[in-house]
Amino acid sequence: MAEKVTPRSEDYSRWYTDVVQMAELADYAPVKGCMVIRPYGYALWENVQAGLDRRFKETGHQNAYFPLFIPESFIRKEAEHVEGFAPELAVVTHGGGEKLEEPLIVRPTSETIINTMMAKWIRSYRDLPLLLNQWCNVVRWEMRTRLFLRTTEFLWQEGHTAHATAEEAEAEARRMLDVYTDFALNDAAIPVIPGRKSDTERFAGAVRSYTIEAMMGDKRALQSGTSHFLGQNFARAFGTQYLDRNNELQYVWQTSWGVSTRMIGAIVMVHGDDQGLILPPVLAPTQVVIVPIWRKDAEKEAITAAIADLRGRLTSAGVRVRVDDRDDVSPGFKFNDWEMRGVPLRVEIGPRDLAAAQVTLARRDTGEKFPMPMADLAARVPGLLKDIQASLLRRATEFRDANTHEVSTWGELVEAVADGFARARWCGSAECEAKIKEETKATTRCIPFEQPGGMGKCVVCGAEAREQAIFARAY
RNA sequence: CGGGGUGUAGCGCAGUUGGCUAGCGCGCAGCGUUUGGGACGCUGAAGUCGGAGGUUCAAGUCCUCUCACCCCGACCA
Repeated sequence: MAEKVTPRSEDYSRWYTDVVQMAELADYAPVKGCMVIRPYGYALWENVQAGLDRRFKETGHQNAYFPLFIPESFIRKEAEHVEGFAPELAVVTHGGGEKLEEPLIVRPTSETIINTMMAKWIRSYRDLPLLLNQWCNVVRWEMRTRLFLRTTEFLWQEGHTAHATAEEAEAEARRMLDVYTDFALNDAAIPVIPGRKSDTERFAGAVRSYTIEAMMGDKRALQSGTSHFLGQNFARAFGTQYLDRNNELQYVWQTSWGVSTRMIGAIVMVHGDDQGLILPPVLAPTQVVIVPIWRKDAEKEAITAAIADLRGRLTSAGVRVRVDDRDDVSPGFKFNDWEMRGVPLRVEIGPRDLAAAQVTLARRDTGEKFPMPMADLAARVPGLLKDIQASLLRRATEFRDANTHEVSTWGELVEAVADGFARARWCGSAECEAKIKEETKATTRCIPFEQPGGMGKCVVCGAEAREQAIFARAY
């Protein structure tokens, strides 16, 4: 813990893995591509879960749990789905010492098994809409992995819903993307760009995919959440049908949507600096850390008493406080330690503070240090945390905007995606998209909902183009 | 799968033309002194040198094979 991270300017990806490990968010597991989420990282994930789960409940969803194992044949039922996932499946062939009659897939996502159950549960239009979510792990055998951003096994939530009409399902897919956008902005302080995925970037089995795209500290894009309108693709493959008001058999219309532990990677890369993590107060496991400073035993006693009082008052004010009472490390060590862990606000109390009936505060986001009367602390900390939350979002938004360029020529596009996001008119053809990817390594991140309107020319082929898309190099 | 790199104490590393009890820093344990930006002293514990085979009087060091992991690309939440 007593080391420094690689500076971002020197090697961004090394900085990232340094921070994740030194802040004790995660560690490499003995199995290739897998990670151990450590208590501090898991506490952060729990706060992400809480923020999302509350929103899911508010929008009428219920949690359930479906099995880890999926019969191999289920995956084959939806043509595009199997094609998309086959290369990255983990397959169980033996159980209890015997070869299995049918191999089991370790779920890469649960559309197939959930549809199997929905087909059983849904009989009537009165059973709709069915709004389910599950928190679970999934496995995708990726070639190259990175802590949180892409691991063989990862944690996520996957929402799965069934509706009577296409319009309703479409609205649900959009609504859940709005939920993700709201979470990203207000909880994670990440200014995401919500939009539609291009056809080539669409989820395997979906009619339309929506995404929130975020800009990381190295100006690359990270897909941070997706929501899919599945149409009737899975319903037809699995026979998920209901009787409508006219006693006619209909296939349901469906959605699925997910956010994963990748969100933690986004938080690290959007806010962190060369000192380590900077956590948005809403999600920070510890919002305020109190560091006592003393020389003599008499001072220690008085300071300990003052801290007990402050801790109680801050806790009552709804603040997540932690007192660092370790006596085997110096205050300076603790300052660096908690900065590495991204705690938004530090409270120092030493003999000088005590004499002046004040504490010394240090903001993690700005590095600013200032005194505050002890009596005011509990009343003012919640406001300070709000301010830090807002300033993180503002800073990230300014960074994103400063590195996003609206371009209209090929030359401008190439230049823009080399070091940021490009916003350009695109005719919608896969050929133009492929050309951009081949020649610049940038991919179509999304077609933002927010559009300038009117018509323009495709940045690649010059054909009439109604919409703009975001192009960028992505994780 | 292609390219690059690394395997020696928990972590980071050194180890000469092969040479006898394999070192250093950090961390860890004990004791003492310390504490306002990563404290210090003393003492101590900790290693089948990734694995297998070979060459040799002698292998961490040379040879062959092998395994694992990390980083960079193509694929992906």
